[in-house]
Amino acid sequence: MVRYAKEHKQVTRQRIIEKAGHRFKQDGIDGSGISTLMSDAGLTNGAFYAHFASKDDLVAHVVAEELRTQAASYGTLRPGRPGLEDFVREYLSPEHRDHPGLGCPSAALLEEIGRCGDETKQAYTDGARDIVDEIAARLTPENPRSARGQAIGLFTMVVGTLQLSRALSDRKFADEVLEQGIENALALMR
Amino acid sequence: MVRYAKEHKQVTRQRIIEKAGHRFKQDGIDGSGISTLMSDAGLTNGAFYAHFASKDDLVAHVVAEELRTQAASYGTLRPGRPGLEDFVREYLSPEHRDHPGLGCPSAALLEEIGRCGDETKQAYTDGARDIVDEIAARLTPENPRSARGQAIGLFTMVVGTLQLSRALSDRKFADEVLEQGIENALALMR
DNA sequence: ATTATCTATAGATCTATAGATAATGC
DNA sequence: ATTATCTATAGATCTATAGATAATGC
Repeated sequence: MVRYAKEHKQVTRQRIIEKAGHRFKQDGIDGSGISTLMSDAGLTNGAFYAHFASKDDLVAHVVAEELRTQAASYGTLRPGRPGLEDFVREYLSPEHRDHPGLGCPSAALLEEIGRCGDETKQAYTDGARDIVDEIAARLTPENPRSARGQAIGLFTMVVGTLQLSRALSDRKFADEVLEQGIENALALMR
Repeated sequence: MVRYAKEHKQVTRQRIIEKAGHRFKQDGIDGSGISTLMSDAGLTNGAFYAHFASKDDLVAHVVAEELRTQAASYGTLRPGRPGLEDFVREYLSPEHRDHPGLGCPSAALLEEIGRCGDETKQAYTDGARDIVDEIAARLTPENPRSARGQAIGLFTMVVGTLQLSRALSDRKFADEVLEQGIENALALMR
Protein backbone atom coordinates (compact mmCIF):
# COMPACT_ATOMS: atom_id res chain seq x y z
CA MET A 1 0.00 0.00 0.00
CA VAL A 2 2.63 2.43 1.06
CA ARG A 3 4.69 1.30 -1.91
CA TYR A 4 1.92 1.83 -4.45
CA ALA A 5 0.96 5.12 -2.87
CA LYS A 6 4.53 6.38 -3.07
CA GLU A 7 4.77 5.48 -6.73
CA HIS A 8 1.48 7.14 -7.48
CA LYS A 9 2.56 10.30 -5.73
CA GLN A 10 5.84 10.31 -7.65
CA VAL A 11 3.92 9.99 -10.93
CA THR A 12 1.74 12.93 -9.99
CA ARG A 13 4.76 14.97 -8.93
CA GLN A 14 6.43 14.28 -12.26
CA ARG A 15 3.26 15.28 -14.10
CA ILE A 16 3.13 18.58 -12.20
CA ILE A 17 6.78 19.26 -13.08
CA GLU A 18 6.32 18.53 -16.77
CA LYS A 19 3.09 20.50 -17.16
CA ALA A 20 4.63 23.38 -15.20
CA GLY A 21 7.59 23.38 -17.60
CA HIS A 22 5.20 23.91 -20.48
CA ARG A 23 3.25 26.64 -18.66
CA PHE A 24 6.34 28.49 -17.43
CA LYS A 25 7.85 28.53 -20.92
CA GLN A 26 4.60 29.85 -22.34
CA ASP A 27 3.55 32.46 -19.74
CA GLY A 28 6.73 32.98 -17.73
CA ILE A 29 7.44 31.98 -14.14
CA ASP A 30 6.00 35.12 -12.58
CA GLY A 31 3.10 34.85 -15.00
CA SER A 32 2.01 31.39 -13.86
CA GLY A 33 0.09 31.00 -10.58
CA ILE A 34 -0.10 27.82 -8.49
CA SER A 35 -3.80 27.37 -9.28
CA THR A 36 -3.15 27.38 -13.02
CA LEU A 37 -0.19 25.03 -12.69
CA MET A 38 -2.19 22.52 -10.66
CA SER A 39 -5.19 22.83 -12.95
CA ASP A 40 -2.85 22.02 -15.86
CA ALA A 41 -1.97 18.80 -14.01
CA GLY A 42 -5.65 18.03 -13.36
CA LEU A 43 -5.45 18.89 -9.66
CA THR A 44 -6.51 21.69 -7.34
CA ASN A 45 -4.51 24.40 -5.64
CA GLY A 46 -4.26 22.87 -2.18
CA ALA A 47 -2.63 19.62 -3.29
CA PHE A 48 0.43 21.52 -4.43
CA TYR A 49 2.04 21.72 -1.00
CA ALA A 50 1.98 17.97 -0.53
CA HIS A 51 4.50 17.85 -3.40
CA PHE A 52 6.61 21.01 -3.09
CA ALA A 53 7.69 23.21 -0.22
CA SER A 54 7.07 26.38 -2.20
CA LYS A 55 6.75 27.76 -5.69
CA ASP A 56 10.50 28.41 -5.71
CA ASP A 57 11.08 24.75 -4.89
CA LEU A 58 8.97 23.72 -7.89
CA VAL A 59 10.77 26.19 -10.15
CA ALA A 60 14.17 24.71 -9.28
CA HIS A 61 12.94 21.20 -10.06
CA VAL A 62 11.31 22.30 -13.30
CA VAL A 63 14.49 24.02 -14.48
CA ALA A 64 16.57 20.93 -13.67
CA GLU A 65 14.12 18.65 -15.47
CA GLU A 66 13.83 20.87 -18.54
CA LEU A 67 17.58 21.06 -19.02
CA ARG A 68 18.05 17.36 -18.38
CA THR A 69 15.49 16.57 -21.09
CA GLN A 70 17.11 18.99 -23.50
CA ALA A 71 20.62 17.62 -22.97
CA ALA A 72 19.29 14.08 -23.43
CA SER A 73 17.57 15.04 -26.70
CA TYR A 74 20.94 15.89 -28.21
CA GLY A 75 21.74 12.19 -28.18
CA THR A 76 19.18 11.58 -30.94
CA LEU A 77 20.98 13.90 -33.37
CA ARG A 78 23.31 12.66 -36.11
CA PRO A 79 26.87 12.46 -34.80
CA GLY A 80 29.30 15.38 -35.07
CA ARG A 81 28.86 18.66 -36.92
CA PRO A 82 26.09 17.53 -39.28
CA GLY A 83 23.96 16.82 -36.20
CA LEU A 84 24.69 20.31 -34.90
CA GLU A 85 23.65 21.82 -38.22
CA ASP A 86 20.35 19.93 -38.06
CA PHE A 87 19.92 21.19 -34.53
CA VAL A 88 20.51 24.83 -35.51
CA ARG A 89 17.99 24.68 -38.38
CA GLU A 90 15.34 23.14 -36.18
CA TYR A 91 16.07 25.47 -33.29
CA LEU A 92 15.86 28.59 -35.45
CA SER A 93 12.63 27.58 -37.19
CA PRO A 94 9.36 29.56 -37.16
CA GLU A 95 7.78 26.43 -35.68
CA HIS A 96 10.02 26.61 -32.61
CA ARG A 97 9.60 30.37 -32.30
CA ASP A 98 5.81 30.10 -32.38
CA HIS A 99 5.54 27.32 -29.77
CA PRO A 100 7.60 28.39 -26.76
CA GLY A 101 5.73 26.03 -24.41
CA LEU A 102 7.20 23.04 -26.22
CA GLY A 103 10.59 24.60 -26.89
CA CYS A 104 13.94 25.48 -25.37
CA PRO A 105 13.80 26.43 -21.67
CA SER A 106 16.71 28.84 -22.04
CA ALA A 107 15.07 30.82 -24.82
CA ALA A 108 11.87 31.04 -22.77
CA LEU A 109 13.22 31.53 -19.25
CA LEU A 110 16.88 32.52 -19.18
CA GLU A 111 16.28 36.14 -18.26
CA GLU A 112 13.86 35.20 -15.49
CA ILE A 113 16.20 32.51 -14.14
CA GLY A 114 18.82 35.23 -13.72
CA ARG A 115 16.47 36.85 -11.19
CA CYS A 116 15.64 33.62 -9.34
CA GLY A 117 17.07 32.39 -6.08
CA ASP A 118 20.20 30.33 -5.70
CA GLU A 119 18.55 26.90 -5.84
CA THR A 120 17.14 27.60 -9.27
CA LYS A 121 20.35 29.19 -10.57
CA GLN A 122 22.29 26.19 -9.28
CA ALA A 123 19.95 23.83 -11.12
CA TYR A 124 20.34 25.90 -14.27
CA THR A 125 24.12 26.03 -13.92
CA ASP A 126 24.40 22.23 -13.67
CA GLY A 127 22.18 21.78 -16.71
CA ALA A 128 23.97 24.44 -18.74
CA ARG A 129 27.32 22.75 -18.15
CA ASP A 130 25.99 19.51 -19.62
CA ILE A 131 24.53 21.27 -22.63
CA VAL A 132 27.74 23.19 -23.37
CA ASP A 133 29.69 19.92 -23.07
CA GLU A 134 27.28 18.17 -25.45
CA ILE A 135 27.68 20.91 -28.06
CA ALA A 136 31.44 21.14 -27.61
CA ALA A 137 31.83 17.37 -28.09
CA ARG A 138 30.39 17.76 -31.58
CA LEU A 139 32.81 20.53 -32.53
CA THR A 140 36.20 19.10 -33.42
CA PRO A 141 38.72 21.73 -32.36
CA GLU A 142 40.41 22.21 -35.70
CA ASN A 143 41.09 25.90 -35.28
CA PRO A 144 42.79 27.76 -32.42
CA ARG A 145 39.62 28.75 -30.60
CA SER A 146 38.54 26.09 -28.16
CA ALA A 147 35.53 23.93 -28.94
CA ARG A 148 34.13 24.95 -25.59
CA GLY A 149 34.32 28.64 -26.46
CA GLN A 150 32.63 27.97 -29.77
CA ALA A 151 29.94 25.92 -28.04
CA ILE A 152 29.16 28.80 -25.67
CA GLY A 153 28.97 31.19 -28.61
CA LEU A 154 26.69 28.92 -30.60
CA PHE A 155 24.38 28.39 -27.65
CA THR A 156 24.11 32.04 -26.62
CA MET A 157 23.53 33.13 -30.19
CA VAL A 158 20.67 30.75 -30.95
CA VAL A 159 19.04 31.62 -27.62
CA GLY A 160 19.31 35.36 -28.26
CA THR A 161 18.12 34.93 -31.83
CA LEU A 162 14.98 33.04 -30.86
CA GLN A 163 14.18 35.55 -28.14
CA LEU A 164 14.61 38.45 -30.53
CA SER A 165 12.44 36.83 -33.17
CA ARG A 166 9.70 36.27 -30.56
CA ALA A 167 9.80 39.89 -29.43
CA LEU A 168 9.29 41.37 -32.91
CA SER A 169 5.78 42.28 -34.03
CA ASP A 170 6.85 42.49 -37.68
CA ARG A 171 6.69 38.98 -39.11
CA LYS A 172 9.10 39.69 -41.97
CA PHE A 173 11.72 41.14 -39.64
CA ALA A 174 11.20 38.19 -37.25
CA ASP A 175 11.72 35.71 -40.08
CA GLU A 176 14.79 37.57 -41.30
CA VAL A 177 16.29 37.32 -37.83
CA LEU A 178 15.87 33.54 -37.85
CA GLU A 179 17.38 33.19 -41.33
CA GLN A 180 20.37 35.36 -40.51
CA GLY A 181 20.70 33.46 -37.25
CA ILE A 182 21.25 30.23 -39.18
CA GLU A 183 23.92 31.89 -41.31
CA ASN A 184 25.62 33.31 -38.24
CA ALA A 185 25.48 30.00 -36.39
CA LEU A 186 27.09 28.18 -39.30
CA ALA A 187 29.78 30.89 -39.46
CA LEU A 188 30.49 30.41 -35.74
CA MET A 189 30.96 26.68 -36.21
CA ARG A 190 33.70 27.15 -38.80
CA MET B 1 -0.63 78.37 -15.41
CA VAL B 2 -1.83 75.68 -17.73
CA ARG B 3 1.48 75.94 -19.53
CA TYR B 4 3.63 75.54 -16.44
CA ALA B 5 1.42 72.75 -15.13
CA LYS B 6 1.70 70.82 -18.39
CA GLU B 7 5.46 71.04 -18.33
CA HIS B 8 5.60 69.92 -14.76
CA LYS B 9 3.39 66.95 -15.51
CA GLN B 10 5.59 66.02 -18.45
CA VAL B 11 8.68 66.16 -16.25
CA THR B 12 7.01 63.86 -13.73
CA ARG B 13 5.89 61.50 -16.46
CA GLN B 14 9.42 61.30 -17.81
CA ARG B 15 10.76 60.60 -14.33
CA ILE B 16 8.26 57.76 -13.89
CA ILE B 17 9.33 56.27 -17.23
CA GLU B 18 13.04 56.46 -16.45
CA LYS B 19 12.77 55.08 -12.92
CA ALA B 20 10.46 52.32 -14.18
CA GLY B 21 13.06 51.39 -16.80
CA HIS B 22 15.58 50.84 -14.04
CA ARG B 23 13.15 48.87 -11.89
CA PHE B 24 11.86 46.71 -14.75
CA LYS B 25 15.39 45.80 -15.80
CA GLN B 26 16.24 44.89 -12.22
CA ASP B 27 13.14 42.99 -11.08
CA GLY B 28 11.34 42.21 -14.33
CA ILE B 29 8.08 43.67 -15.64
CA ASP B 30 5.84 41.14 -13.89
CA GLY B 31 7.99 41.53 -10.80
CA SER B 32 7.42 45.29 -10.47
CA GLY B 33 4.12 46.57 -9.04
CA ILE B 34 2.64 50.03 -9.63
CA SER B 35 3.15 51.02 -5.99
CA THR B 36 6.86 50.27 -6.17
CA LEU B 37 7.25 52.06 -9.50
CA MET B 38 5.55 55.18 -8.20
CA SER B 39 7.47 55.05 -4.95
CA ASP B 40 10.68 54.95 -7.02
CA ALA B 41 9.53 58.20 -8.63
CA GLY B 42 8.71 59.76 -5.25
CA LEU B 43 4.95 59.50 -5.74
CA THR B 44 2.07 57.37 -4.52
CA ASN B 45 0.10 54.64 -6.23
CA GLY B 46 -3.00 56.64 -7.13
CA ALA B 47 -1.16 59.30 -9.14
CA PHE B 48 -0.12 56.71 -11.71
CA TYR B 49 -3.37 56.79 -13.65
CA ALA B 50 -3.14 60.50 -14.27
CA HIS B 51 -0.09 59.66 -16.41
CA PHE B 52 -0.78 56.28 -17.99
CA ALA B 53 -3.90 54.42 -19.02
CA SER B 54 -2.60 51.13 -17.64
CA LYS B 55 0.54 49.29 -16.68
CA ASP B 56 0.77 47.95 -20.25
CA ASP B 57 0.70 51.52 -21.51
CA LEU B 58 3.65 52.41 -19.26
CA VAL B 59 5.56 49.31 -20.34
CA ALA B 60 5.28 50.26 -24.01
CA HIS B 61 6.58 53.77 -23.30
CA VAL B 62 9.40 52.46 -21.12
CA VAL B 63 10.53 50.01 -23.82
CA ALA B 64 10.48 52.75 -26.47
CA GLU B 65 12.45 55.12 -24.23
CA GLU B 66 15.01 52.51 -23.21
CA LEU B 67 15.79 51.52 -26.78
CA ARG B 68 15.89 55.14 -27.93
CA THR B 69 18.45 55.93 -25.25
CA GLN B 70 20.51 52.88 -26.14
CA ALA B 71 20.56 53.65 -29.87
CA ALA B 72 21.55 57.25 -29.09
CA SER B 73 24.42 56.09 -26.88
CA TYR B 74 26.06 54.41 -29.86
CA GLY B 75 26.76 57.85 -31.24
CA THR B 76 29.35 58.44 -28.51
CA LEU B 77 31.47 55.46 -29.59
CA ARG B 78 34.58 55.76 -31.76
CA PRO B 79 33.63 55.50 -35.45
CA GLY B 80 33.58 52.17 -37.30
CA ARG B 81 34.74 48.77 -36.09
CA PRO B 82 37.02 50.01 -33.29
CA GLY B 83 33.96 51.60 -31.67
CA LEU B 84 32.11 48.31 -31.96
CA GLU B 85 34.96 46.47 -30.29
CA ASP B 86 34.87 48.93 -27.40
CA PHE B 87 31.14 48.39 -27.20
CA VAL B 88 31.49 44.60 -27.04
CA ARG B 89 34.09 44.73 -24.27
CA GLU B 90 32.00 47.09 -22.21
CA TYR B 91 28.79 45.17 -22.87
CA LEU B 92 30.30 41.83 -21.89
CA SER B 93 31.90 43.11 -18.68
CA PRO B 94 31.24 41.81 -15.14
CA GLU B 95 30.23 45.37 -14.30
CA HIS B 96 27.39 45.31 -16.83
CA ARG B 97 26.35 41.80 -15.82
CA ASP B 98 26.13 42.74 -12.16
CA HIS B 99 24.07 45.90 -12.66
CA PRO B 100 21.10 45.01 -14.86
CA GLY B 101 19.09 48.02 -13.71
CA LEU B 102 21.54 50.36 -15.44
CA GLY B 103 22.20 48.10 -18.43
CA CYS B 104 20.86 46.87 -21.73
CA PRO B 105 17.04 46.59 -21.87
CA SER B 106 17.23 43.68 -24.27
CA ALA B 107 19.44 41.59 -22.00
CA ALA B 108 17.11 42.31 -19.09
CA LEU B 109 13.69 42.18 -20.74
CA LEU B 110 13.76 40.54 -24.17
CA GLU B 111 12.13 37.30 -23.11
CA GLU B 112 9.38 39.12 -21.22
CA ILE B 113 8.77 41.52 -24.11
CA GLY B 114 8.07 38.47 -26.27
CA ARG B 115 5.10 37.76 -24.02
CA CYS B 116 3.82 41.35 -23.96
CA GLY B 117 0.97 42.82 -25.96
CA ASP B 118 1.29 44.30 -29.41
CA GLU B 119 1.90 47.90 -28.36
CA THR B 120 5.01 46.91 -26.44
CA LYS B 121 6.27 44.56 -29.14
CA GLN B 122 5.72 47.30 -31.71
CA ALA B 123 7.76 49.73 -29.59
CA TYR B 124 10.49 47.13 -29.26
CA THR B 125 10.46 46.36 -32.97
CA ASP B 126 10.94 50.02 -33.91
CA GLY B 127 13.80 50.36 -31.45
CA ALA B 128 15.46 47.11 -32.51
CA ARG B 129 15.49 48.26 -36.13
CA ASP B 130 17.42 51.38 -35.20
CA ILE B 131 19.91 49.44 -33.13
CA VAL B 132 20.55 46.87 -35.85
CA ASP B 133 21.05 49.72 -38.33
CA GLU B 134 23.49 51.44 -35.98
CA ILE B 135 25.57 48.29 -35.61
CA ALA B 136 25.41 47.46 -39.32
CA ALA B 137 26.62 50.95 -40.25
CA ARG B 138 29.85 50.25 -38.37
CA LEU B 139 30.47 46.97 -40.19
CA THR B 140 31.89 47.56 -43.64
CA PRO B 141 30.54 44.74 -45.80
CA GLU B 142 33.84 43.37 -47.03
CA ASN B 143 32.81 39.73 -47.07
CA PRO B 144 29.83 38.08 -48.76
CA ARG B 145 27.58 38.06 -45.71
CA SER B 146 25.62 41.26 -45.40
CA ALA B 147 26.56 43.74 -42.69
CA ARG B 148 22.94 43.59 -41.56
CA GLY B 149 23.13 39.84 -41.01
CA GLN B 150 26.36 40.24 -39.07
CA ALA B 151 24.81 43.02 -37.00
CA ILE B 152 21.89 40.78 -36.04
CA GLY B 153 24.30 38.00 -35.09
CA LEU B 154 26.47 40.29 -33.00
CA PHE B 155 23.48 41.75 -31.19
CA THR B 156 21.77 38.42 -30.44
CA MET B 157 25.00 36.87 -29.25
CA VAL B 158 25.94 39.58 -26.79
CA VAL B 159 22.38 39.61 -25.43
CA GLY B 160 22.33 35.83 -25.00
CA THR B 161 25.80 35.86 -23.47
CA LEU B 162 24.93 38.45 -20.83
CA GLN B 163 21.71 36.62 -19.95
CA LEU B 164 23.56 33.32 -19.60
CA SER B 165 26.26 34.86 -17.44
CA ARG B 166 23.57 36.35 -15.17
CA ALA B 167 21.80 33.00 -14.79
CA LEU B 168 24.88 31.08 -13.61
CA SER B 169 25.50 30.67 -9.89
CA ASP B 170 29.12 29.66 -10.46
CA ARG B 171 31.14 32.86 -10.74
CA LYS B 172 34.04 31.25 -12.62
CA PHE B 173 31.71 29.75 -15.22
CA ALA B 174 29.88 33.08 -15.50
CA ASP B 175 33.16 34.92 -16.08
CA GLU B 176 34.29 32.34 -18.62
CA VAL B 177 31.05 32.89 -20.55
CA LEU B 178 31.75 36.63 -20.77
CA GLU B 179 35.36 36.11 -21.89
CA GLN B 180 34.42 33.59 -24.55
CA GLY B 181 31.59 35.92 -25.60
CA ILE B 182 34.13 38.62 -26.43
CA GLU B 183 36.16 36.14 -28.51
CA ASN B 184 33.04 34.97 -30.30
CA ALA B 185 31.82 38.51 -30.94
CA LEU B 186 35.15 39.49 -32.49
CA ALA B 187 35.03 36.33 -34.63
CA LEU B 188 31.55 37.28 -35.84
CA MET B 189 32.75 40.74 -36.88
CA ARG B 190 35.40 39.33 -39.19
C1' DA C 1 -9.40 78.41 -9.84
C1' DT C 2 -7.02 74.72 -11.54
C1' DT C 3 -4.80 70.46 -11.39
C1' DA C 4 -1.11 67.25 -9.79
C1' DT C 5 -0.88 64.27 -6.30
C1' DC C 6 -2.60 61.72 -2.14
C1' DT C 7 -5.65 58.83 0.70
C1' DA C 8 -8.64 55.20 0.91
C1' DT C 9 -10.55 51.38 -0.98
C1' DA C 10 -12.76 47.93 -4.29
C1' DG C 11 -12.15 43.77 -6.42
C1' DA C 12 -9.13 40.37 -8.31
C1' DT C 13 -5.40 37.25 -7.76
C1' DC C 14 -1.45 35.23 -5.43
C1' DT C 15 1.00 31.98 -2.09
C1' DA C 16 0.23 29.12 1.58
C1' DT C 17 -2.28 26.48 5.32
C1' DA C 18 -5.82 23.67 7.88
C1' DG C 19 -9.14 20.50 8.13
C1' DA C 20 -12.40 17.49 5.37
C1' DT C 21 -13.09 13.92 1.97
C1' DA C 22 -12.52 10.18 -1.07
C1' DA C 23 -9.84 6.66 -3.08
C1' DT C 24 -6.71 2.84 -2.27
C1' DG C 25 -4.66 -1.32 0.11
C1' DC C 26 -4.95 -4.11 4.23
C1' DA D 1 -6.31 2.56 8.01
C1' DT D 2 -3.72 5.38 5.29
C1' DT D 3 -2.86 9.13 2.40
C1' DA D 4 -3.48 11.83 -1.96
C1' DT D 5 -6.32 15.28 -3.08
C1' DC D 6 -10.07 18.74 -2.32
C1' DT D 7 -12.57 22.59 -0.17
C1' DA D 8 -12.38 26.70 2.14
C1' DT D 9 -9.98 30.42 3.61
C1' DA D 10 -6.28 33.63 5.60
C1' DG D 11 -3.38 37.18 4.56
C1' DA D 12 -0.64 39.60 1.25
C1' DT D 13 -0.28 42.00 -2.98
C1' DC D 14 -1.83 43.70 -7.44
C1' DT D 15 -4.32 46.88 -10.79
C1' DA D 16 -7.42 50.38 -10.94
C1' DT D 17 -10.82 54.02 -9.38
C1' DA D 18 -13.14 57.85 -6.69
C1' DG D 19 -13.07 61.59 -4.01
C1' DA D 20 -10.10 64.68 -1.00
C1' DT D 21 -6.18 67.72 -0.54
C1' DA D 22 -2.46 70.74 -1.35
C1' DA D 23 0.38 73.29 -4.36
C1' DT D 24 0.58 76.54 -8.15
C1' DG D 25 -0.83 80.55 -11.17
C1' DC D 26 -4.41 83.94 -11.94
